[in-house]
Amino acid sequence: MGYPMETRNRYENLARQVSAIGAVKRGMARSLPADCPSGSAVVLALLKRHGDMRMSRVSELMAVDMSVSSRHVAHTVDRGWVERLPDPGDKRSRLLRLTDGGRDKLAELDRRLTAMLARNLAGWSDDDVDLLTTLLARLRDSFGDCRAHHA
Amino acid sequence: MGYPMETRNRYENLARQVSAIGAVKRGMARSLPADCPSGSAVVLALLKRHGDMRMSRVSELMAVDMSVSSRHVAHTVDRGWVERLPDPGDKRSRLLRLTDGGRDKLAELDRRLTAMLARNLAGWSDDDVDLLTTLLARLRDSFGDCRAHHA
DNA sequence: TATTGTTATACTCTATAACTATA
DNA sequence: TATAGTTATAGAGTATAACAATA
Repeated sequence: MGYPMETRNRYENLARQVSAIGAVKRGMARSLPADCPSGSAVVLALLKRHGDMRMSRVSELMAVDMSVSSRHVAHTVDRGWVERLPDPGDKRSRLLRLTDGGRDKLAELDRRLTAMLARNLAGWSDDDVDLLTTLLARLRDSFGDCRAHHA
Repeated sequence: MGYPMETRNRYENLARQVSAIGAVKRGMARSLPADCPSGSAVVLALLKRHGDMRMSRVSELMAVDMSVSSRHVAHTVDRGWVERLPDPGDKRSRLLRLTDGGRDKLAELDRRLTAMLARNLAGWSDDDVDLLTTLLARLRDSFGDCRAHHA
């Protein structure tokens, strides 16, 4: 290809680290209670952060197909953490809202997550944590919605 | 808990970005050819980078259970990308080695990956890519082998 | 006709447990 | 007995396609 070796190595290194971050994700997932898989945890966090929303927005924010978000949301509804309200503007859709039970569950997740990260990030400065967070957000942004490239 | 809100928010933000990086990983996986799932691609890259190794080392480097790495390696062996050589020091084990076909396949993966990242990282400076790579490596290191905490 | 959402199906990745062979 | 590796099984996450209801 027309790319210099230096560039190829740089990209390869980044790809390797992104790929390997799965181990960290699995570590975080282990801090979750047995009745709350990570997909459900993400749904709860999104509703707390962004407020009520429709299914299509959940799938957009999670960057997954709506068939996937639909399953995750169904799990949270089954456990009483989320309720489906009528969408005044569109009868095909419903508004998803965090329940009080959902807020309680989310508080529990937060406690567990904080304790786990405090253990593992002991050697990190606040600035470094923030820097990594910023760069990850930017990376995700640069990739946009990768699913779009396919459709 | 005893953690100030500022810390909890900092950790929560990091966790959200780490969790969301799955979308980037899936985007990278889409650049792979149909006969090479990402697990196989990682195996090939590890053997190229570190040279011949045993199964236990693959599982260690991938930070997964050996039952998992065993399946990934089996896939690459089935396709002729990796061969199993006798381990002179231990008859229970075998040495895994990249074949010429494996190197060819890896070169193809590299071309696809480089092209994909060049498209998506157009706005990034080399230094920022390197910085993110370094921080990700450090994060993974800080978590150590998360599976160890469980056993 | 097009869009919102759900469900059925299939594939990938992972972990646990049971098992074989060797140390 | 303990360790290296494989395989069976099960669970979570995801995508595609077919479908229902509404716009």
